[in-house]
Amino acid sequence: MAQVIDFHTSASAIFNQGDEAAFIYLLVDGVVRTFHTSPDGERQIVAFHWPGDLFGLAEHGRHVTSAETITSSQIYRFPCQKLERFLLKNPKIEDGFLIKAIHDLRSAQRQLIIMGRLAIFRRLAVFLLDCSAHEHYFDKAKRLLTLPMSRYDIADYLGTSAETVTRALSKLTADDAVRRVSARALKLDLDKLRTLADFD
Amino acid sequence: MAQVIDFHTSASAIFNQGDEAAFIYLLVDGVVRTFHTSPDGERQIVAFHWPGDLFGLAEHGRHVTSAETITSSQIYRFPCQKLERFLLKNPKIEDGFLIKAIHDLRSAQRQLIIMGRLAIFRRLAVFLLDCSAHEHYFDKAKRLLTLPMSRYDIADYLGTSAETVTRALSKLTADDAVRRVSARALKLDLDKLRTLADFD
DNA sequence: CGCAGTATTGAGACCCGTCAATGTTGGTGG
DNA sequence: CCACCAACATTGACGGGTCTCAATACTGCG
Repeated sequence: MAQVIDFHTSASAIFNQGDEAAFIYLLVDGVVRTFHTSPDGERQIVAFHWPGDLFGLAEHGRHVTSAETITSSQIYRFPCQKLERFLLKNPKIEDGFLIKAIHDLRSAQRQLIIMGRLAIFRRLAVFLLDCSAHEHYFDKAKRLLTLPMSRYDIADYLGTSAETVTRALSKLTADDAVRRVSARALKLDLDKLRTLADFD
Repeated sequence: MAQVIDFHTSASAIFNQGDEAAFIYLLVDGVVRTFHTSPDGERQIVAFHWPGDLFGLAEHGRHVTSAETITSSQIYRFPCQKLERFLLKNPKIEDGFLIKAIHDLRSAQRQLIIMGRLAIFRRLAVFLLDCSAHEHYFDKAKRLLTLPMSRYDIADYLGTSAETVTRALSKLTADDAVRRVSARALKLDLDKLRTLADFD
């Protein structure tokens, strides 16, 4: 029922804003961004997806966002109609989708709280903590985070500019919450970050 | 199965952030705000709920937001456990909840796009258009919107301050997109607002 | 009538977006 | 293996939008 797709390059389009939604996607390996593009060309990244994440839930049968790989990725996709029939015969499974939808809803609402009220350096602290939850990109022993995405991606996710992300990172460094090993490799002090991020 | 609750005063608490989620709520009449409060006291309104809206979906059995009436309101509430048992026996109905969750998810993501990328006066234009979708508060013939919420509520929803909301409203007025009949009564030029708001 | 909550307006400071210049990095081909 | 190049990242300077504080209206209700 599922098809496997491999993307060996980054910035590959998975689906585009406005497309008819024919599939639901399960990310097996890699990192994906889903984003919205305004008529004036502004890009807002709505979510980053990590291994194990399901994405591509549509509205009225159409995608409201585009999705692209950030790293090389392996993805399963399931045809929507077949999935729907399958779900109707196995209503129990739909629970999973309800749970998933509710989980995504929480993520979006949480992001709203963050974007609405927090100074940029605190948004960045939250973001780094979120990234550190993904084993494959965070070495717990060394407390070393390897960012798969660029400053521009982070900026378009946090609702700011790449320059401001860099400056916010400088501030976190000054506060000893982060040490810059390289641009994409950061040593984190989780406790300090949590203190800075704290919003609930 | 459902209980009916009437709130005759505004700013009445329906449930609080951190509460165990015992009910799901259906707003029959009135307007409700759900919001998150940070340790530093900052308030982010996550959504306004209008007649017909379902709200109070919880995470891990607890409410992540508080809910309060904005106007006097009539609300139905359904005990969660009973609801759950009921849904399991009538899986078809759960579709409704999945649809609802997905709809809320879209609202939150849409709000994210707005908060991330739009200047305040454009956020306000989007907000006024959203309000004008609710018949009970918008007289289509007269194009007259009656806002049930304060500038502070709008500010905490759009991620800004009450003063800035007022100033953004002045700008919309200068652009002839809005005419201020009174503080809470606005005559809208929907076409001009849509031009200003346009983001997809 | 008076009060409390709400709304508006002004002034100053500061954060952050933009533009521009420079530094860094990883990949490619000679 | 190295030179080169194109992204990416960082830093600085500047201007504008918005937050905060403060003062002043406005409004509905007891």
